[in-house]
Amino acid sequence: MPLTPDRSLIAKIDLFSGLDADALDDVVRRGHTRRLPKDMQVLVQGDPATTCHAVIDGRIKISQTTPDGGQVVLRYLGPGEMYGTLAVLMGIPLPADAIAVVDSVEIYWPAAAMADLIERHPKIALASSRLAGGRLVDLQTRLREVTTERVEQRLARTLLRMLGQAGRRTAEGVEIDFPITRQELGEMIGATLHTVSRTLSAWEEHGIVESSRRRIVVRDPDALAAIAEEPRPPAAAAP
Amino acid sequence: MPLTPDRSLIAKIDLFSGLDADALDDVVRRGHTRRLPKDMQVLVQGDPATTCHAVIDGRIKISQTTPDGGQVVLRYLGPGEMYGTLAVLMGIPLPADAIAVVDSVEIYWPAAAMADLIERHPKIALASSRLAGGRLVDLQTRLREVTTERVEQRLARTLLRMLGQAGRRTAEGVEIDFPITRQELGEMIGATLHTVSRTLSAWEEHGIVESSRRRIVVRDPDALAAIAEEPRPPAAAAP
DNA sequence: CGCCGGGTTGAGCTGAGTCAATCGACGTGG
DNA sequence: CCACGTCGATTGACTCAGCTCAACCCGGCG
Repeated sequence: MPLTPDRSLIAKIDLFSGLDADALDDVVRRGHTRRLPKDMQVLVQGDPATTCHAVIDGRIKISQTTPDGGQVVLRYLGPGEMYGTLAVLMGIPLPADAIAVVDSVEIYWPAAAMADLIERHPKIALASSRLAGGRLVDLQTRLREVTTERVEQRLARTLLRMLGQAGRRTAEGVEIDFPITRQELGEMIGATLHTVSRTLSAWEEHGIVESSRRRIVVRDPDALAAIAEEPRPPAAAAP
Repeated sequence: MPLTPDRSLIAKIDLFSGLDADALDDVVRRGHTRRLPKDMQVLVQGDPATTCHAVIDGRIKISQTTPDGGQVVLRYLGPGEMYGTLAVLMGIPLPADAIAVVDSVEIYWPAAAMADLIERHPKIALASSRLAGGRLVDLQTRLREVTTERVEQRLARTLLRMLGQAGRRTAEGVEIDFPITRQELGEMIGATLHTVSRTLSAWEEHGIVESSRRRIVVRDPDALAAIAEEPRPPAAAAP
């Protein structure tokens, strides 16, 4: 993994989509690339937002810590996704922590550089609006899910989503290509690691998934989709 | 309530804060004011976003309908608050319904007019970023609450919040100045009307609130605050 | 080779949901 | 002005999803 990324990577970042080659060069020139060792905490919730980050390689976990020590995992980011950016553009303190879950590489821009870039390439401002809009819709969706759906459905939906953005085809099925614990899965859906473990075990019985330490392979995505859509009560069986 | 609002009202709208008198006149000139009868549905979830709205007087409910008919209430808006706006600026379909819960008055701007205004008064674009940022933080907070707190705490928090933005002092305490049902309260916090009813009844026993049909008076906000902060289990009493 | 982080699983417990019946306050039309 | 219908609220009885508590297992890693 070279530390000097070419334009092709940057062009895929949604915030910079639609920029021409010169503009992209400009963007790359103002950014700093660096390695993030596994477990490194990149951003701290509550700190002032001074840098915009984009993942080049690896995986970053965005999570919130509650006043009483609980954790809520908001999302996992892969190559091409940005973080810390909206807080910078909106002038608010960082709303969450960011931690590398595997060795990763990122590129980041100081707030001032980003401000310059936006001034020179106004398309970026537009893109950031769309970015914020998408995030808003995502959060509303999750809020709705968490208040109206059962744990099993939320877990199914979450796994499917993760397959979409971090799925790697293997002989066995589709594998989530970064390590994740039951605990973290629980924090994503608002459940305990126990319930997650039980649910995964049950699914494993039915051959829907296959899992081991920090590793999950989905064998039957369709079955998961069916579970996600399942209506209220699974209905009682005949006696 | 006159149908031609003066600048003083508009100046209080966060999206237009910081504009000078001329700019405000410009804003008012491009807007259309109208009455909204109680129960009128102003915006429909999923429709394209073509108008920006600001409440002048009254109260608007923003809610989402789930695929299977459930409702999630996102927020209640009072005078000076905007809705539909971010969807317009971000070019996304309306993410929620908007309904007048009492007879209300609003001012609205067609998307094109708003685009003009932003071009002539770039401060508006900045303010909209802050607006979106605030909304993002709110949603994250609610997501965290709904996954980590119990119904009683969420209800307490929600009532306190509503007091802040719609509380009216009375002899008995602070009253929520618009009608709201147990059902709607439930939809705000992700609970059933039954649980809400039981909780309110219990609080009424303790003299914390007083409630009747579609009406809620908080007698002891401090007690609510205490409940909202309460840690995990209230702990068993000594035998 | 012993420890520790992660996972599994059983046995309760309980917060909150479901089902169901009843009640009271409005509003409305005869 | 009163009778009725409707909408919201209350309350009891029961159920159950998911949590807590707890014991135990397993496989790396130092």
